Amino acid sequence: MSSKNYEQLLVKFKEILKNQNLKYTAQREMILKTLYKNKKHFTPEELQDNIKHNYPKLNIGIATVYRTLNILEKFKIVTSISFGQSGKKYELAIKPHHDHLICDMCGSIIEFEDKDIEKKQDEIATKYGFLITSHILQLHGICKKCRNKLKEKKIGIK
Amino acid sequence: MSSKNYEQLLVKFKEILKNQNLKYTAQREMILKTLYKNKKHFTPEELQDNIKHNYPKLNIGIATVYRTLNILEKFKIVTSISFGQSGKKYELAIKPHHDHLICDMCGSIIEFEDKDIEKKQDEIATKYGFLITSHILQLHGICKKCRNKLKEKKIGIK
DNA sequence: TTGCCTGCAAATCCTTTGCATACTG
DNA sequence: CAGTATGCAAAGGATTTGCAGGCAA
Repeated sequence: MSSKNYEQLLVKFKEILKNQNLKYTAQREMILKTLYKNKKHFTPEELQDNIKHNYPKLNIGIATVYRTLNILEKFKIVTSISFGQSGKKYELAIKPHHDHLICDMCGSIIEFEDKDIEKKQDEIATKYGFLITSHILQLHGICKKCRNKLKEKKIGIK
Repeated sequence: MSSKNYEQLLVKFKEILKNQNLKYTAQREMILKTLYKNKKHFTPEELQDNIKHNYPKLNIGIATVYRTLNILEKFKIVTSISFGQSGKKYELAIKPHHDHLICDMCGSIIEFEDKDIEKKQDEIATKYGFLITSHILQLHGICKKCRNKLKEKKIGIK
């Protein structure tokens, strides 16, 4: 059940905070909860907007969002991807590792994972004596929806 | 012969400029030439420093470097990779497509290419009805040199 | 000569930091 | 209570933009 999963996640977060002499605050919980509930990629600004909208009583500054995301990323509770000029986007790291198809027309992100590619990557690293700690694989292009839109335009429906 | 290749590249660049009603200037040529001669990844600042050093008479501003790189990237003469906070690095796109091993300790970049991975990527795109226009594959970690340095430290040579 | 280019400096964008106050443990 | 965390505003770093003079076509 998903509320159970959230509880587990929260416990983990609290433990990390305790171990690091950091404090458990309402702002930090709302950031974690928002990432959990929405299961999507957020820019820091989007996160702040979302929290301001859903919890108007909780005053939350952008600096706090950045500070909290940095903690969450450091302890691998979230991961980030960055592309183009548009800064970083964050998501919860509770999903198994996966890569991204990114539509350059509408900005939508599709996730996928592929064991064969991962295996190949390890082979390449070994060849160069390189120790991989993480990887980024982004396939850029145009998603199905946008391709259809383009087709419609070309056919010229009146 | 490599000077011939550079000539070809230059002709291509001039053609693009002409077609776009852009002008051929000394600054633009030096940027292209520097990228060509050094065959490595440059940040805009490194490019500017390199040009200032090698052509001290040519006053070149950082804005011009950025503007020129944006043109070159738009017309696929250069490609960029971005990682971490540290901004973008640019290289000429005349090499066959390749991916990058990036050392997070020393920042060095190793290039590689792998046909099997590329094939897999196409399969994934097909599955999602996605049209790939480009991709980014970065393997992050620690390079051989840095791993050796770490080992020395641990052994504790006096 | 026209209009794009340039360097410079100012302006932006995104992210981090300093500070006084507020809150957690 | 001590020590963090917070919001705010200021500071930073990277990139872009506005402008007046300079240069390519």
